[in-house]
Amino acid sequence: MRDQVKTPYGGAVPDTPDPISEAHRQWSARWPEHADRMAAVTSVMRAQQLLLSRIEAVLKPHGLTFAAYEALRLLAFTRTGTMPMGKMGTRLMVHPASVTNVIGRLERRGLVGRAPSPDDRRVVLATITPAGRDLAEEATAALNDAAFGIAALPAERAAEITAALRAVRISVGELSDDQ
Amino acid sequence: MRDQVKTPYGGAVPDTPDPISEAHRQWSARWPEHADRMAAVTSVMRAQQLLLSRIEAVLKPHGLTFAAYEALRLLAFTRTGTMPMGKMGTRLMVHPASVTNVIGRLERRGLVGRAPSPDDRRVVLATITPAGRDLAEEATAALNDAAFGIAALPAERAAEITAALRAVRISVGELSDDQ
DNA sequence: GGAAACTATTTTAACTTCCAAATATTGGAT
DNA sequence: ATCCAATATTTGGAAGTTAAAATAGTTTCC
Repeated sequence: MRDQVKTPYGGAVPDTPDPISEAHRQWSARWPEHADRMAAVTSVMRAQQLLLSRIEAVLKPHGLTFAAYEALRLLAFTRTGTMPMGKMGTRLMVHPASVTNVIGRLERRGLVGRAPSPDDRRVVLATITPAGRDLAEEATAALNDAAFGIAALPAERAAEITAALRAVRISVGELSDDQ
Repeated sequence: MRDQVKTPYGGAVPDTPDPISEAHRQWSARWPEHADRMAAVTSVMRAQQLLLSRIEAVLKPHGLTFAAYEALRLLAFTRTGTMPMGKMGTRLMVHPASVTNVIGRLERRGLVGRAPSPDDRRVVLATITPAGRDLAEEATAALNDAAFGIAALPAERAAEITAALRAVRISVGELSDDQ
């Protein structure tokens, strides 16, 4: 038996040839002026689902979810291995409660430590442990080896995606036009 | 005070100019051959988060989450307004358990009915009610009015995104090259 | 110095997702 | 006829998300 990847559900296969083209066609029939945006949004949703499921499949053997990996990597990338919880939320662009949550789980596994800041006692500092660093290293290598689930996608195509989606981030106001 | 949109959390604003460019730079320093794919994946994740939060904000006044809306719309688009649970899962590309869940909630609100299939008693058929149809109609109009949260994005840019992401779906094997 | 306003984090509660296991039912092979 | 494998759905549990409220600590400004 080949090493058949256990696809998490993102791997579900639709029953029509291309559900997105099909949806676009249906939408065009009634609201032609919105069909392209609808298709773009649907494409993003589907791509995210596919990519996330592949990435989680790579991380799973290391005992990490994507959210956990991101938190760990963020800490591993800082010089001191320490960062205030709040700042982690901003960097990762997630809700503060989610940070509390992930760090809690990482802490229980001894991958991260937690301590009040000496400067401002409202602040809690998360610190990566040596074990956490090792795991982050390991997981990052795995993701690189797997080329983030899109080994078959040429780098130029990847760059096109980043460029095309920058337009979304601009239109939504996350980015200004000139970055 | 300006009418400051109450952004759901997807609206969180990062503290660096462009986190994705920055991550790309960091990655390039160590694993140059993977930086473009990493950035593409991160872009998709972030775009999804932004779009989902905008769409959910539009749907919220109608009492629907995106998942619920999709299920309702799927039923509304069929001729008979009826579909087996399993097929809904395939079409929506979500886990069967998620279908059970969403339909359960829609059922409790009287937007959908549920009945065992006369042909195969393993099968459960979900059927949209008149109230469900009305709501689907209403919500769809709202999404169109809001241009799916990307009114500011020109239709051509939207089409580029769909095209660029098709490459992902092909590379992952969801689509063959010629569709 | 103290009240009021603001900031950082956590808790709680409601949802959503997925996986894995349990339950039914069907249909094919002996 | 019956057993077994496949199929359809549900249940239970872990993880993640958000909004809103609670807690604690800092700052600002009279």
